[in-house]
Amino acid sequence: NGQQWLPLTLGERNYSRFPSSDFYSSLGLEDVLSVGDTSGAEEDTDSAILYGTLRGSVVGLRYYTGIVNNNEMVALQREPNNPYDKNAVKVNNVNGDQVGHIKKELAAALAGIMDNKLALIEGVVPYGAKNAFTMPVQMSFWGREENKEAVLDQLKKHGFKLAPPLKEWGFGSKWISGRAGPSYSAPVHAAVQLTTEQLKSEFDKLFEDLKEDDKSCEMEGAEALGTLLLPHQKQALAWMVSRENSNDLPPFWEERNDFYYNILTNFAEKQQPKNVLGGILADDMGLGKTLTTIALILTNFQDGKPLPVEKITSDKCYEDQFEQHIHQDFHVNIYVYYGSDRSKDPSVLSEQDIVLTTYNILATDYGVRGDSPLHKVKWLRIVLDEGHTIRNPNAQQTKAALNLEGHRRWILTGTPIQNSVKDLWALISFLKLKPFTDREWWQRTIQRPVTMGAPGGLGRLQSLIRSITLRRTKTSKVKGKPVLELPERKVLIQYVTLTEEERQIYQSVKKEGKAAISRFFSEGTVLAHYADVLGVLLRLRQLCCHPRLCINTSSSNNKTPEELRETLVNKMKLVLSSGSDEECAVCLESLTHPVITRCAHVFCKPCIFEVIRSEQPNAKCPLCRNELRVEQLVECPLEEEIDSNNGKKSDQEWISSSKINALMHALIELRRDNPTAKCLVVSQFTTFLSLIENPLKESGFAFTRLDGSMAQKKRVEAIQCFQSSQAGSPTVMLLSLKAGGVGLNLTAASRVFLMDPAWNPAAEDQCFDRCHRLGQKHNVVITKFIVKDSVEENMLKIQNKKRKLAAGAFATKKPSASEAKQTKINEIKALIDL
DNA sequence: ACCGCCGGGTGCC
DNA sequence: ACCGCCGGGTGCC
Repeated sequence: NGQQWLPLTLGERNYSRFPSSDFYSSLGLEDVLSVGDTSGAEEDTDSAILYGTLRGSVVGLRYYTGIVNNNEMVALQREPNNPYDKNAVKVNNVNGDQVGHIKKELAAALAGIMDNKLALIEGVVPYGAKNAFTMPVQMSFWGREENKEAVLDQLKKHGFKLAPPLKEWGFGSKWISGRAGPSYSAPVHAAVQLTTEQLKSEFDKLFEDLKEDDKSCEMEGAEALGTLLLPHQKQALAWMVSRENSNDLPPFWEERNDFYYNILTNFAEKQQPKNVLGGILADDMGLGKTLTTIALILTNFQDGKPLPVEKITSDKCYEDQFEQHIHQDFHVNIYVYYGSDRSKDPSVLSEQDIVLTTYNILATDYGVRGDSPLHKVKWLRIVLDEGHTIRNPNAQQTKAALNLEGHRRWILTGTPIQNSVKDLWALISFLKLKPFTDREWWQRTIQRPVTMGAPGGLGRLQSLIRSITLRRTKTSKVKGKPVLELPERKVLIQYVTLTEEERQIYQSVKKEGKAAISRFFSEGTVLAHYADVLGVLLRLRQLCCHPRLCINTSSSNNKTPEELRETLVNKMKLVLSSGSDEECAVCLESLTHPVITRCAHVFCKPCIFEVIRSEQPNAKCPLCRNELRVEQLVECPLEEEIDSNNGKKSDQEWISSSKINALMHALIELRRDNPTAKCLVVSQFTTFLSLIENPLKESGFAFTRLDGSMAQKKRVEAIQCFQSSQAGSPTVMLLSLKAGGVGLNLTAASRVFLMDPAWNPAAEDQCFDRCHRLGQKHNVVITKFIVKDSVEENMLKIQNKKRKLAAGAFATKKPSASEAKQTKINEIKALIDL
C-alpha cells in the first residue's frame, strides 16, 4: 500500500524455534551460583544502604552545554580516559548532557570507589541555576554494608569525611529550596523496608479502582477488522487510540512558565518532552489483547486514520489472528520475517503494512551483526506481544527490542509485574519514557523510594503505572457486568498403575539412577552432575509414559572425542526435544542459539561466549563451575534433525502402555457419550505423541497434531482443521505441551488429557488456558494422568509447593545462592525418594 | 629581596 | 571569578 511507516509486531507465539523443556528453569537452577550476572554490573541496589553524604564542587561549567536547576539530580560518571586526569569524574544532567567535572582532588578520592563499584554515588545540585564556573553538588553514597568501611577509608585517605545521611536525602527532589541548608541533626536509618506482604498488597492496588474514568470510553473498531469487539475491547481500543494520538505530557512533567519540568528529577527543558505514544496493555490472558491491538492497527493506522484496506473476513476467531489472516484474502500486507536474510533489502520490510517476527529472530539477527534489516526500518508502531519476556535487561532480546526505532510502542502482557518493581523497568525502558530509560533515574526516582518505603514512593509508582497501563482481570467488570464469563474448569487426576513388566523396567532404571544420584550426594557433586541427574529423572518420566521413550544413553567413561561429542549432542537433543521451553541460565530467556558445554549444560551461544570472554583465562561453567573452553562447546544440530532422529524409530512393532490404555479407554468412553466432543492430548514428549497416533488410527479417531517442529503453514492448517465444526473434522489434537505460545486458541476442545506432568505448573496452566478461554462454550474437564508410586507423583507434590510459593512470592527477594541450592537439592531428593 | 606586597593575567578535567 | 593562583615588578620613612 506504499505505506512508508509500518507497525511491527513481535511475539513468541507459534514461531518458537525450539520446543522445549523447563528443566533448569523449573527447578529454579538459574538462581543457583548467581548465574545471570555475567556483566558484573548488575549491582543489587535493593540491598544498598546510605553511607552518608558529602558536599563537593562541579567545575568547568563554562565548557559544557548541560544546565542544571536548583535541586536537580545529576549523574556522576567516571571518565578514565580523560587525557588530563585518569581519575576524572564527569557530571551529567538528567538528559545526559555533560554539566562539568568533579573537582580533581575529590575526583581522585571517588575514582577508586567508583571503579571498584564499592559505592553508588548520586548527586543533587542544590543551587544549580545561576552558576557560571562552578557549582556545589551534594553527593549520597550508597552501597552494601560490607563495603562501607572501605569507602570511608578511601575517602579519609584523600581527606574527606561523610556527613551522616540527611532525611529524605536519597530521594532527591524533596529538598526544599530556600535557604534551609542541610541540617545535620537527624541521622536516619535507611527508611523502613516494606514487608513482602505489604508490598504485594500495595501492588495489587495499583490496578484497582480504575473508576469510570477516561479508560471507560468505548470505540468501535474499523470496519476492516470484520469482527465485532466486546465492550471491554472497545474500551481498550479507545484508550489505545487516545494514547497514540495524545499530545499530553508524560507522567511527572509539568509546564511552568515556558519550561517543562520533571517533578521527580527537577530537570527542565524548553522543548516539550514526548509522551509515550503507546503503553502497556496488561489485560489478563484471554481478554483479547491481540485482537484489540489488530483493531488498533487497522483503526488508527497512521495520522489518526484507519488503514485503507478492504474488509477482513470474519471468523470470530480470537486467536492466531495475524497468522490466520495471512492466509486469507484481504489487502493488508502481512509479512512473516524469519530472519537471517541479511542480504535482504530493508525496503522489502518497508513495503509491508505489518511485519511479524519473534524475539529470538530479532535477537539473533541483531546480535550477530548490527545490520539486521529490522533495525534499519523506522517503524510506525512496535508491538511486543508477551512483552514481559523482555524483563531481563541484559538479554540480547531486550537490547534488540529496545533498539528498534519507532514512536508508538506497545507492550502486551498478562503479567506486567512478575516478581518485583524491577521487572517493570525493562518495560518502561522499552517504551522510552523519559527519563526512566536510563536505569539510574528509574532507580533513584521510583525503585528505591518504593523498596525503601519512602513516603510517596508507591504513589509515584502507581501514578506512573496508571498513566501508561490498562489492565483488566477476568473478574473485572464493565458496566456492572463481568468482562468474561468463562465456563467452569475442572482438573481431575487419573492415577495409572503400571503393569508388572513396566514396573520392573521402571524399578531397575530407578535403582540404578538412585544409586548414581546418592553417590553424587555423598561426593557433594550433585550440581556438577546436574545433567546426569536430569537424565535419570527424564528417563523415569519417560518410562511412566511408555517404555520405548527411554533412549538408552550409556554412561560416559573413557570416550574418544568423537564419542564425547556425540554423547553431548544426544544430551542436548534430549533436553531440547523433551517438549517444553528450555531457558538459558545466563540470560534466563529462551535459548537463542543453543550450545552444550562439556559438562552438559545448555546455554545460548552468545551468552556463554560472553561468559568465557569476560572470565578469561579461567572461565567456569555458570552452573557447575567446571572448566569452560570455547573449542569444547558443541552446537545444536538443526531442529529437523532432532525430530527425525527422535520421531521415526518406529520400525519396531508397536506396543501399548498402561498410560496409553488409560487414555484410549477415556477417549472411547468420551466418544460414546458425546461423539462430537473434541479433546487435546498433551505431552511433553513428541515421541510419545507419535506412539499415540497408532491406537488413535486403529480406533478410528480423526486426529490432528501440533508440535514445535512443524512448519508455520502446517500449524495453521492443523489449528484451523481442529477448530472447524464441520462433520468429520478431527476430534483429537495431539499437542506438545508448549507448542504455540500463549496466543494459541484451541477453544474447540472441551476436554484435555495431560499425559505427563510438567515441572512447572504454570506451563500446564498455560496449556489448559488454550481451550479454557474466551470463546469456550462448554465446561472444560482436564484429566492428568499420573503413574502411582513414581517420579510423577513426586512431581505433583513439588508442583503444589511451587503453586503455593508462587501465590505468596510476589516481590520477595531472590533466594540466596545457598538457599536456592538447598531447595534444589531437596527437590532432587524428593523426586527420587532419597 | 633566597623575602613580602602589589596588581595584571588567568581559569576544568 | 566581586574568587584563588601564578609569576613579574618592585622595594624605607
